[in-house]
Amino acid sequence: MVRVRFAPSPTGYLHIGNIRTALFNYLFARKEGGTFILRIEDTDKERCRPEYQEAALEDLSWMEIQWDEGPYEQSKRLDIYQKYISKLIEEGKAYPCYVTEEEIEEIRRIAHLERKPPRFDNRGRFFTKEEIEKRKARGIKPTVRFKIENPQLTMHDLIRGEVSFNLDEMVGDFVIQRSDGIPTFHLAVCVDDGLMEITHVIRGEDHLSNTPKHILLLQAMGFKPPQYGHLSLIHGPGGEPLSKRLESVSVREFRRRGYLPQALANYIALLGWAPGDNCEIFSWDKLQKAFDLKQVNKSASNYDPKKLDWVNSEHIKAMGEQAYLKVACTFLKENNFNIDDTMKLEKALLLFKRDIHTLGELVDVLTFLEAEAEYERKLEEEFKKKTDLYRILTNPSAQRVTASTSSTITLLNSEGEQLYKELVEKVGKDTGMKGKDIFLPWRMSLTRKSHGTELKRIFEILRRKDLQRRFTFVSKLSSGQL
RNA sequence: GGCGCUAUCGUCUAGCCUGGUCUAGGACGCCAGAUUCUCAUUCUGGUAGCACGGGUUCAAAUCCCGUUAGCGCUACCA
Repeated sequence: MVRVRFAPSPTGYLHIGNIRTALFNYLFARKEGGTFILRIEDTDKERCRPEYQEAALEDLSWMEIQWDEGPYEQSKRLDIYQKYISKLIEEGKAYPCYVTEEEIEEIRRIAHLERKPPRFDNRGRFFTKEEIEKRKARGIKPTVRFKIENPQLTMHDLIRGEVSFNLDEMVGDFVIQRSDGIPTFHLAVCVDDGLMEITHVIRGEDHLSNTPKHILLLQAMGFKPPQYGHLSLIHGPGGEPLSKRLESVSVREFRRRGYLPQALANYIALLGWAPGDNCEIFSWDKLQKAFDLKQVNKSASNYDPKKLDWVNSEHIKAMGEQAYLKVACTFLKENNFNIDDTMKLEKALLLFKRDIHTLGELVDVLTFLEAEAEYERKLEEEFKKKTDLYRILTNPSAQRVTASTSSTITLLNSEGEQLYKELVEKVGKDTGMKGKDIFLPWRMSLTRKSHGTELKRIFEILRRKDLQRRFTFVSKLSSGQL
């Protein structure tokens, strides 16, 4: 029975690196019919914050990564860890160490000067009773260190294959309980993985060097070590470590910018994994079926925002109309974009469905739907700032076009595409202009932008009276009548 | 510095285990063309890569060694 866990530390928001670890664990569990456990590693009181923990649960839920067990919080399991620490000491596998931080600092300093590895020399293991008493008297609070007795170790990593370590060259006896009595990450992880009967630990490569410590600890406590699989790390677009740009790659940020959870999952899965059949777009369902941990490669990969955009656009296109409408409306609402006329809004939303990469683009592209008063206010503002909009619309030929359009439209009864066609023809004849000489002023009048969707589409959404009001307003404004 | 991991188009990757079928396949991007009032979309075409150096072999992207580079760890952080 497969049991895996995702164990974030709530010291910040979940980012694409974290969520990929969560995703791979989750997909692996689903694939194997196993259990996916959520555990919060919050033993570091200084850096962990409850709001980050809350955010992590929220982000996971948004991603539809559902945990079957937990969340377990390590901060609430301190007494359990304590038992194991005591037992290790009793069995002589660990010992209270009265070496101070200053002394360790010194060891490091000297090692650095001698250009040697800054390895702890385990001196605390050999202190005499007198020495210990002396140090106790000085008020030194001990840490507890685990004795490394068997430094040679080879393990089989699920995605990296054989990896061997010689702990002698790496570290000395390491701390499993801090002087404040709180267990370290290493101890808590091993106790929990043991007790929770974790069978596969899938985590970031940054833990690879910790793994020998964990195996030794687990064995010392009488647990059978799980299988380990270390995922390569994700880097930023320029290959720099992700830690340098955490703000821009948090799950929340992607959500805020209008990415779909299934698209994010799809894209992230593609970082280090490929199905082998050249398929790139996966529904959530298909992803769960296709994913295979054995196909995950071991090299680090760079996060590419452009490809994410593409994947997201493909997911938007693939969505059913109703589902799309629902997420788009929710997204707009969350972003304080309110339009009373839902008929109009839905029509417009559907029209842009195939054009956009992210839901965030909707906010920008839908400005022409604003209520007339608001639209006019913003247009006037831009006029005062003498932007490109002002320059284009106050051009004499543009003035003629908007004036002609404004008066022509009152004579027509049609709506939508028909109105558009008639207007193109009549205004063309009236002003002697065609092509972009007409369309650019129109576009500017109707959307305040020089680029955008086909004007015909806008005519299909806006009613004649709205169009008329807009053209009349622009015509008056640009000719100084307002 | 020590130890560990990694190395195929700009980016994500397939191929590597089980050498030949790889003059290295796909995707994103980019460039060009088509469509179009513009942008986006869509379609077509193009661009570009086995890090370097040694082996092994009739034959190496594929196996071995070394070098280089990047990353990780080297905490009483996780």
